[in-house]
Amino acid sequence: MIAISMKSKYGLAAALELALAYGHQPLRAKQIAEIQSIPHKFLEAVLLQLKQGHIVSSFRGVNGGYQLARDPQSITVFDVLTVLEGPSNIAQFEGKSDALKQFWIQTDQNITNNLKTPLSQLVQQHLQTQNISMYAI
Amino acid sequence: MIAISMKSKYGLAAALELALAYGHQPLRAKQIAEIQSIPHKFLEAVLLQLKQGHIVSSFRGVNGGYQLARDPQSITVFDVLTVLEGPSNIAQFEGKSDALKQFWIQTDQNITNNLKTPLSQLVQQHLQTQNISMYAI
DNA sequence: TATAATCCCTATAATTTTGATAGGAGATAT
DNA sequence: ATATCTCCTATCAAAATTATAGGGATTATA
Repeated sequence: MIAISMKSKYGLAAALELALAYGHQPLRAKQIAEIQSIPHKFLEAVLLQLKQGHIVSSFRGVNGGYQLARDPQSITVFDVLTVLEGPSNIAQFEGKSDALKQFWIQTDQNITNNLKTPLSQLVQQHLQTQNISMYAI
Repeated sequence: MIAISMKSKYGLAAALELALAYGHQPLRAKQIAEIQSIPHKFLEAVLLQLKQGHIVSSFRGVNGGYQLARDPQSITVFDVLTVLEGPSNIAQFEGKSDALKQFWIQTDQNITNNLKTPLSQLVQQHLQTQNISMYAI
């Protein structure tokens, strides 16, 4: 009914992985792909888009890889999804009824607010449920 | 990013129209199509699906048309969208991170709750902003 | 009972989106 | 040099989206 694409799910999973590694060595696409079970080449395309959207930064060469472009507190799920999918079409409604238009606008707002969750919060929840991190210390 | 199909938008518009006409003569597909600017044949398909999902009932023949299958209070936007699009895929997430899974589940719940708005509420809001109804009296 | 109006159902189709693969150019640490 | 990465483009199959078309079944009414 309201669908989320694999691209978005992969993209957010990668972003979370990079948030966990924030402040450490860059992560290689292949690493992330293996950890999160994402097709490697597909993930590369997603990461490229995230780079162009200034969500991540990258380094080429032997010790290359990807890092979050800035602090996990300052990047939200909404930011990631917007870069990957463009703006929501929910509120774009051409019709006669103002009530309907209003309803779709409110729905859109509601969803948007929910997605304004910062990556840092996902990191916290991840660490709480895992209470172990690859990147501890 | 999170998209709503034309089918859903048309379907909800039609459902609202039928909710406004609840307790009166059936509405013909062509009437609804004209009022809401929906391609007639497309709308027929949508209404057929809504009928099979027991959201509307229909009458053939010269004075035929469509009616809401039951009270507008007992039909929600969620019901309409579920019939048209099937269940949400947001919470279906195969990945390593429980935190992510949890996030998508919560997002799904949040959206679902928002969509549990009954048609009667849309009718009220419509009448408030229009303060005129075709079906007054 | 003929007729017009309406729903019912299936087929078709153009376009776009989705989800993915492939190959090689460019950069870099060692 | 070489191995290892990212970067970028091309390609592609399958599915979904957004319709259109035509005719059968049903019904009110003249």
